[in-house]
Amino acid sequence: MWEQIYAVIQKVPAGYVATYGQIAALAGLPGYARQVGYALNALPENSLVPWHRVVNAKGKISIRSGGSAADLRQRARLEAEGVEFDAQGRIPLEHFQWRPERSFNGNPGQIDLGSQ
DNA sequence: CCACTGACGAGTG
DNA sequence: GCACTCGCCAGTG
Repeated sequence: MWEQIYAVIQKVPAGYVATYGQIAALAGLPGYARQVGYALNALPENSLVPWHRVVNAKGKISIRSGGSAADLRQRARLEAEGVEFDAQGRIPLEHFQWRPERSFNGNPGQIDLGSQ
């Protein structure tokens, strides 16, 4: 089951992020947002899954371990991939949320920075 | 088997 | 926009 979730997450291109609900829906598991989080929680740190590209609906890193190395690492990785955070520590989903329809060919296209 | 918990989300006040 | 509640399903004790 988680494999389906992991598969979707691995489809998220660098420089973009997806929400838990979005991942669940794309995995064919609508309403399983919590399970997605649960699945990521169970992921080993050395996993090949880009779990750092998954944030909650507010565009915020949801790790409850707040302040722990985990969320800092996630943010650092995202910034390294070109994702920006606002002063509130959130990601402007308007500009960085992954749009499968738009990247149907597996090519996400260019990130429209400068729009903000 | 029952109850509680959890990297969440949508709805309501 | 923020705080609170209910619903979600799987794991764990």
